Amino acid sequence: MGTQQPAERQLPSRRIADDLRRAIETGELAPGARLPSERDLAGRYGTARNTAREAIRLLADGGLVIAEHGRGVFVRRESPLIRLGNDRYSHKYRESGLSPFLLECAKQGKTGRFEVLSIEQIEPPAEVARHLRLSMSERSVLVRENVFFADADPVHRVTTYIPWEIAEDTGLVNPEVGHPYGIHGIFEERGHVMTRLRESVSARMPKADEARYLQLPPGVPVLDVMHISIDQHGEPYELTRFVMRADLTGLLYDTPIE
Amino acid sequence: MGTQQPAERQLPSRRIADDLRRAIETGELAPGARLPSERDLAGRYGTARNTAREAIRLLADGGLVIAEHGRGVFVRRESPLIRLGNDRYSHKYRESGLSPFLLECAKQGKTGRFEVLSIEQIEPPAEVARHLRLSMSERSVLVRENVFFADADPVHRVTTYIPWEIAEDTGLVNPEVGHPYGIHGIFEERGHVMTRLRESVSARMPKADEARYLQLPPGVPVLDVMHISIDQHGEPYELTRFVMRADLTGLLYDTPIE
DNA sequence: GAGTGGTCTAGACCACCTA
DNA sequence: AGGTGGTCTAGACCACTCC
Repeated sequence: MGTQQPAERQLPSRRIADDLRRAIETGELAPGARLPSERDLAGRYGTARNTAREAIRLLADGGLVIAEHGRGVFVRRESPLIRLGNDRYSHKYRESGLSPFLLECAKQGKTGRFEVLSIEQIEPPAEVARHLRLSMSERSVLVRENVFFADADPVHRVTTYIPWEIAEDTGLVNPEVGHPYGIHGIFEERGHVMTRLRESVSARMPKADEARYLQLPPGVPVLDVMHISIDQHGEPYELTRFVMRADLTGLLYDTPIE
Repeated sequence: MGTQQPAERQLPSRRIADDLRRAIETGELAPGARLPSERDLAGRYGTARNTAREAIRLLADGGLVIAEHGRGVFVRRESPLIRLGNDRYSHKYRESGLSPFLLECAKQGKTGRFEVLSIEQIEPPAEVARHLRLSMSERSVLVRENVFFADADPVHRVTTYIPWEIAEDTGLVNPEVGHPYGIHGIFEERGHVMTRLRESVSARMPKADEARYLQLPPGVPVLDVMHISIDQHGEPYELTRFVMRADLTGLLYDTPIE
């Protein structure tokens, strides 16, 4: 009839995926809705089940849907992100007595909590030593490994490196940091006031152990943030690596141009 | 013999994937090396080809390897990231005559370049209007859509929204912004000097069209950055959305604590 | 043309969830 | 028990690359 030339022969798996994607984008399949089962789709489109399965995989890879074993495949709900802002370290929140993460959670109506996985004294990786400007003779750091939760969800895996010279004889070696303002209160008592922060941000797919710790569904990347605290003398005194699940958390920077 | 109890019955696909992952991590399979073919793996492990294929998919999803049609599957090489720092807007680089992106590329020994995809006058999305504090009567913006390249690779898809009131009668409506310091030089002539920036950062898997523009291999997430420029009066005057491929680029913030 | 990855078929069994 | 996703088999044809 018209000038329209179908020409574009679609792969069956792409066709099914596109149809589903359209249904999701138009709202026909609302967030949380269940998709037709793989067997159902295969029947409707006259394909093998594996082909319908491949279609769903295409959507799951993009994070659009999430499969739950024995239950079905569901359109993913968007959770509002918890945004960690550079503001979280601001001295004006000092009196709140909350550590930066708990502060951000509270601001955003979530209940924050953290679990200490381990606390060790080790020789730091070369990269950490370089950023903390540790000389060969001072290569000893306290490492605290935490998982941060927002409500029930684990959202960050957090590794903090503190030069041993600063950490020794403080509460930092104990799991319970009973200090208002969290560990930063302790740093201040030791004479290090945070006056700058330097954070480098990357994104990538999680490693196997990160996926476990963070209970990450497939198709969700992580933000990988290396945070360095700089004191009033321009000296770095603490380095923290955040691995954050990107479907629940983000970052926010509000800074002057110098 | 010993106390070792295999007990853990491994799925064949996981076993193949784990073996390959180990070979990659130990360096036995160096970056750039070719993996055994799917048919080869299937033969060695006595599985169907689809099972070997599934194993490779597990690695590709994590971004560890990259399949090339007709050639083979290769261990991904790590490219050093180009880090966009907040520093890139610093006035001290003004004389260089380079726009922020070209500046960062130059700093890192890459050749930067950009292509203009489109320039239009439109009514902005509600979110953009809100962040630019546009009243109902001023809801008109100039939108410039660009792709940034570092050497040969497209690395950022960049969408800039400028209130029409600021953009009209400037070089901004032309594809060639022949102004030193790029578009920010033009903003300064119109009386807007960047004194703060606000950037919110998320990571996610790319949408289909983003994957096309950025020629993204599967398993590579994007950084999604919303940048807002704030002038000397505290007024936002420009909003740019960066969609950055996360395997080649990252961010860097160095800011004072207030 | 030979070898590679990309896709598909038509079955099968398992693990998990709901009832 | 019946339905769901998770995995696997043993084939097949196609599209792409290299020689």
